[in-house]
Amino acid sequence: MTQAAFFVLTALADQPRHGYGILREVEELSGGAVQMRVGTLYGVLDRLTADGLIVLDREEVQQGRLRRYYRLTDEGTVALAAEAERLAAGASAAKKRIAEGRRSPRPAPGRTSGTTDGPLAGPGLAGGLA
Amino acid sequence: MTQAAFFVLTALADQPRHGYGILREVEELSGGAVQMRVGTLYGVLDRLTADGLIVLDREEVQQGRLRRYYRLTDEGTVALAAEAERLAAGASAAKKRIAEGRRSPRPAPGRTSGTTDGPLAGPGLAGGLA
DNA sequence: CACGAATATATCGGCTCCCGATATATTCAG
DNA sequence: CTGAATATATCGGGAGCCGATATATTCGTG
Repeated sequence: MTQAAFFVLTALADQPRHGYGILREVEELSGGAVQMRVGTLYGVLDRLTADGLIVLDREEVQQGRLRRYYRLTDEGTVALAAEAERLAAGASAAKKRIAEGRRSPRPAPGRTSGTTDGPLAGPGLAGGLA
Repeated sequence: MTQAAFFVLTALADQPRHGYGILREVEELSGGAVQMRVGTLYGVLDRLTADGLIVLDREEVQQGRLRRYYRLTDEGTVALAAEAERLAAGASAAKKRIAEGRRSPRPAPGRTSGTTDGPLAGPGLAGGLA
């Protein structure tokens, strides 16, 4: 799941939106940090549709302008939730490790020479994203 | 910041590691979910070095095998922390929206209440791996 | 009325980046 | 000796994002 796809799914999570509306919504929900381009959007839309994560909900013509609304499928909602979990877990792991690195910038002070096999990658790190 | 770069920085956040060690560490810290390939690693390493987010810490020869250790720079630590915040915020926003969409699958069109729910940086992420 | 900005769709070339395959070399287990 | 693990690195293919471009209507400004 690419970042652009994630944001499109997020923008569609609460209600169906049309392409241009997705662009504005992504910018808004990210606080202006993410500015997806039109050239990116339609590729993502096609890919997500092909993957069955979104579908064309309806087409409206408002004031002469075509609006093509997309919405999440059940599969898309599940995929978005799973991706959100992965991102949260990754972010949590990174924060935890930054804190660990600050606590001991240099592991095992005092035995820098002659050490054959330090306990690198020891226990305690496995699956620790609780 | 690409996903691969994020995981490399995360693997290096607590202590310096060499390439192959990063590969194993990324797999371990993600609970086996992320399996970065060697072909990906070295490109990321070069890019992160060029960007000043990591540096070559030292080179060791252990049992005839060269080990090239990399470590985070201060800039790299800052960038990783910032990226972790972004990911957590995005994940939080997605979860919130999924809940909203389930509560009212077709809400009233238009947001007459003024959209006071600000951008990201919502509640702290739980980061649970269900 | 003319003009630019905003709305709204879509396409294309270029560039970055990830993956699979491949290559080299040593150590250890069978 | 053979295979697996460790450890480095490169290359080609393909996926995906961005900037530019195109078309068309509405609205505000001059």
